[in-house]
Amino acid sequence: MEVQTSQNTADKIKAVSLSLFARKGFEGTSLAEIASRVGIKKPSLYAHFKNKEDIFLAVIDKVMADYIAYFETVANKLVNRQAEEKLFILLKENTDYLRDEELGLIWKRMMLFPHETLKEKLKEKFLASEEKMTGTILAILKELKEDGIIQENTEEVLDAYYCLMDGTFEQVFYYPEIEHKRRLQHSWQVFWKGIKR
Amino acid sequence: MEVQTSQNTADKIKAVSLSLFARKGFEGTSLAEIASRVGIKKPSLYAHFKNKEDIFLAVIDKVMADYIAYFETVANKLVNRQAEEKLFILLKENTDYLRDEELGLIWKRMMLFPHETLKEKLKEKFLASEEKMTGTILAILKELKEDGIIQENTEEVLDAYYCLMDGTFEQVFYYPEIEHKRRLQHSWQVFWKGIKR
DNA sequence: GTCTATAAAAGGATAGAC
DNA sequence: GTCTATCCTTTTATAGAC
Repeated sequence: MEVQTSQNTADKIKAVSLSLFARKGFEGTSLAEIASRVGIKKPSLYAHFKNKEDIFLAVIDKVMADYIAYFETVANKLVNRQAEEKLFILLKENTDYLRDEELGLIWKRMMLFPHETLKEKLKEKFLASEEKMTGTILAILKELKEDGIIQENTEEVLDAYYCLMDGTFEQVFYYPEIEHKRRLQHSWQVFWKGIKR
Repeated sequence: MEVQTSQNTADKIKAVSLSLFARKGFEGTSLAEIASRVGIKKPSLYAHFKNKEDIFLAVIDKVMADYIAYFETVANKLVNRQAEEKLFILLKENTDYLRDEELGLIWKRMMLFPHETLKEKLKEKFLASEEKMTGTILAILKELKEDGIIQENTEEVLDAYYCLMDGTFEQVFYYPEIEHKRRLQHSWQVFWKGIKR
């Protein structure tokens, strides 16, 4: 296994494209600008990718894979923690990860305004990661219920938790980090009081 | 004051453009398609608007004005209601209004992915409507506190309420109406339990 | 105000030399 | 793999007749 000391051209194209697609969207990004930032000429892009859509898909694949890999590391952080902590860490780590501006932006764009021709492909990938998340949350809730810490209505708690997650996710983009942290803390406190026995 | 029996051309352009900008974004929408849907030729657009950006700004102005007008009618619905109800109605009406697909979509696009050159202008308009909202919410919270119904920490409650609002707003776009209604109900219940004394 | 005609630029994509 | 040169299409925008 070779150690990669510097990015090859294809990786550079993906990195540059991620940044541009995130900030300007698919239509708003031109191949000319991608090539220029990579430091090559436009036609050279076609030596690495079939066309513009192909570049976009490669970027998305990487984003998804990275996110799922990240989620695994978070899941590992949860072992040996109190159930209450687990629930909070899951929430916090998720927003921290997506706060990385470009990553969060392209993730958001994908989910909210999927490119028409890629809608199906995106939805499929997205659902897979959502299932994992729900499984992890449900396991924590079960633990909390068995210990008699929270109320019995799992569906209510799950719905409220996802709403909390979506709300904090959305707010990552509006507010500076310090303000967002306060909002997250407050929202979490109210949520926790709301689900306790 | 004349009664407008049918839309004039400028209004038709705005209506058609709203729909297209909402679904395809600024770059994804062409003047050719706007003109075609209005039923005129492309160059005729320039008799009504200076350029593409000008059309976009006119659309946004209308969206903002409509939203603020709607908010006024909601505020009127609140009088003579219990404070708890007021808080819930505000939440529910807001998502109901934004559920209108195109309206919600363009609203979302504006806030999350403002067109680079228009960022400042959009933020300004948006902040005005947000201030009104916060004023209304704070008045309700004051009422609830004076009656000893909710806890004293206003900032915590306000932050959690906005998170709830942002979460339900986001979910309007993911889930069908019936499922969204259930999620809203559950999230509200947990929130309410969380802020009560 | 609407049209035809046309400009001027930018976009994605290919051919072929090196 | 990268380049120059080029193609084709689409896009925004203007000129000028009616």
